[in-house]
Amino acid sequence: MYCDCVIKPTVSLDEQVVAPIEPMSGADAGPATQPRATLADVGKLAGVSPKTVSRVMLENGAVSAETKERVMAAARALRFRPNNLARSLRHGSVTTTVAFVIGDLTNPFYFLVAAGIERELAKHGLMMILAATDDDPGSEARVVETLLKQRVRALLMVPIASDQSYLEGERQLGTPVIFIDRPAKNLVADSVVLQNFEGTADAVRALTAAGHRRIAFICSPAGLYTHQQRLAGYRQALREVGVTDTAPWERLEEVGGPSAAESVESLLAMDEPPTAIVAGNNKASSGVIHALRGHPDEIAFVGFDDFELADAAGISVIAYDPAELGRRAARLAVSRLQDPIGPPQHVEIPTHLIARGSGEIPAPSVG
Amino acid sequence: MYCDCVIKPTVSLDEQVVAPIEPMSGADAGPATQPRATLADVGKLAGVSPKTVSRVMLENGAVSAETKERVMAAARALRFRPNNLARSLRHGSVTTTVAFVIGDLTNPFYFLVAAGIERELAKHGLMMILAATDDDPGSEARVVETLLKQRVRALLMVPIASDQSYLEGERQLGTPVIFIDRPAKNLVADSVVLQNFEGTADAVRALTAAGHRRIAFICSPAGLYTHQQRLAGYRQALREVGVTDTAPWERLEEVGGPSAAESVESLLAMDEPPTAIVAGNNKASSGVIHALRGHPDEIAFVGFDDFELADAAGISVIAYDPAELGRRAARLAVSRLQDPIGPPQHVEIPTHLIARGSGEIPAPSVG
DNA sequence: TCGATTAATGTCAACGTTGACATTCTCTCT
DNA sequence: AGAGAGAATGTCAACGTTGACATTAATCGA
Repeated sequence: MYCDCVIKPTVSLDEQVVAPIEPMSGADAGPATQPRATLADVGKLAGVSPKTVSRVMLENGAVSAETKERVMAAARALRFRPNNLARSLRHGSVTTTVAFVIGDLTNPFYFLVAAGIERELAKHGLMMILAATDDDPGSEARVVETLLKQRVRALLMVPIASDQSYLEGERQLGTPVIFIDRPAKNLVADSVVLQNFEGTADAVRALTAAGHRRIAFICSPAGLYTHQQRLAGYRQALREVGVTDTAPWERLEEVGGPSAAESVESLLAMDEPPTAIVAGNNKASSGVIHALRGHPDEIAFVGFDDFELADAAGISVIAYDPAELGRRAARLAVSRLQDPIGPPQHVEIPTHLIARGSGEIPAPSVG
Repeated sequence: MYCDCVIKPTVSLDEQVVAPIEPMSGADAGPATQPRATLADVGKLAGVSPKTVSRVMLENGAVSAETKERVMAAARALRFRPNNLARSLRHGSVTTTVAFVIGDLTNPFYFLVAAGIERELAKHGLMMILAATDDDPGSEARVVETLLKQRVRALLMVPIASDQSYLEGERQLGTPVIFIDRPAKNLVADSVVLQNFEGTADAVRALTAAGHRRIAFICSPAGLYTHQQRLAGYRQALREVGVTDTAPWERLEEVGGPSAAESVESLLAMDEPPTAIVAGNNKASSGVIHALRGHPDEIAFVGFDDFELADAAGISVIAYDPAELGRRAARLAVSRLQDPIGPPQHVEIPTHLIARGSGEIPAPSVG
């Protein structure tokens, strides 16, 4: 996930200390930028009123062909470009931008979600503002506030703070707020999440069908909504085959606690070690795979979330399309813009098991 | 790069055909959204003029403690949120948004660049709008135009079209335009690129130092500025040891032509096959690695661009920090905002060789 | 031929904010 | 006590655009 490059301190650009730009101060924007041509400027040059120029630009009202030609020539000459800020303001501050708020921008998962959002929004003439909270729950509300001041048309976000009730007012004002990957806390709102429960349950069911009963679940770290759902799916599938006490096989790690690899060691050291392991997230998968290197073909394994080279390594996973998460969220936002009423929607993106071998290792037959 | 998931057609949200939203039409925005409180509304409630409320919000002008309290209470009661559109308009349409235009949003490389940009911009109170052209050169100018209508403060872009002269006017108007990864064509502008030439040259120098002389260069596809630079670096390093005719070892593939793997086969089938191979991009690396599987430890290999698991596979690469590309571009944009004058800057982000084994295979000693 | 329709254009105000400037009032200093 | 300084607040206009409405001229149907 991180680049291990060590960048040489060679720089071609002077390491100048750049003073922070005060939003909107205008005064410290350095040397004045050239003034841009306005409708009035174009109109003056073409010998018509600003309103007529506006008509030409919007291609609505009636304008004679000759006037139109003259106006367009003037606009070209002055390099006129309509000012969408003024447009938006005139129309009650209705913009064409939608915000997507993420915790960690360097997580490729969110990037794919963002890609899905961007494409879907583009279909409707909307643009995406990408904002990050750097995984700092405290900054979430601040970042969101800044975006709302920009009058973003809708808000898509992966919640990171422990409370989103501060968005209640905005929602009532009619701004679509869509939560991605995890539902909001203390707020009734739309959300688009994965089939976490079903995905994990299906994986475990495949394992139980292959005879496994001692199946472990490792999540590192665990705590997010997604992890809880996946854990619940794991428990449910085991309950279906009569295994009710899953506690001994659960390894829900906290930040700073034992690693996934260490958990595997402790599991294998049990009197009756598990015959299969399910990982609740990518990081756990990575740890398990490393730890299982010394035990090839002994323990079945399925991870949640596909990863590069999982194919080559023959690792079975519960997979899904991250971009679909974004697409659906964006689509939901758009439909809310057109029709704000109606109960909160809760969309689930399908997950499915990809069998590549590691999850198909049968349980050792009990002699 | 692509998820191979097959998404089940299960949907929880009705597949409604969503009519495209006409930018700013306002009329089709569906049911009217609640009107938002303005400075005037707050002022009325607090018994002061809008201007005084403005003073409280901006924390500039002098306001008595008692009035301030009253105003803040009123603002809270009305859920007032300053309108940045109006602010920007008032200040000559100076916004706090910067655009980053990419061709392919799903390319993780650009995502890391975007992450670098976002972080750097955030330091200066600027937000990032992410826009994609879907690798369609024809749409580049259109996308840029839309962004400029939004009055983005600066424009960062990975050029994809064959001509960027259409930005000349905007540059003269004072908008910083920074090109990333590749310089602009037909336009004098700032750019932030990798040390493509030096990076490849260093890699080849390491190989020649290890005795290699028959070194191949594969790029798939080849054509971009970056590829040309890398090819030039390769040639230069070989020239330094007296090898001037590199043509037989160069495999610059076109889209639809032979794959990198096929090129490797053809190279190995030569009378005097190469003893080392350098890949000019990620895709070529992938092909070479596959093709070399049958020839372990025979041919030295170095790829341009690090990739996941290259470490585990012992592949030597020319690496760099993609986020740094974004950071420097953003920093350059910010410095341009403060001081627009000065000649175009051309920043080069350092690359460096990471030795992991594949590139350190010595040349077979000529008996 | 005349009122009625339509085309082509213009005028005005308002979207929400804030800089420039004006006003009022209270101190402070001599 | 009067002049001057400063604090606290207000008025006005403008940023660029466009909807609502007004105006004028040209076209049409009976």
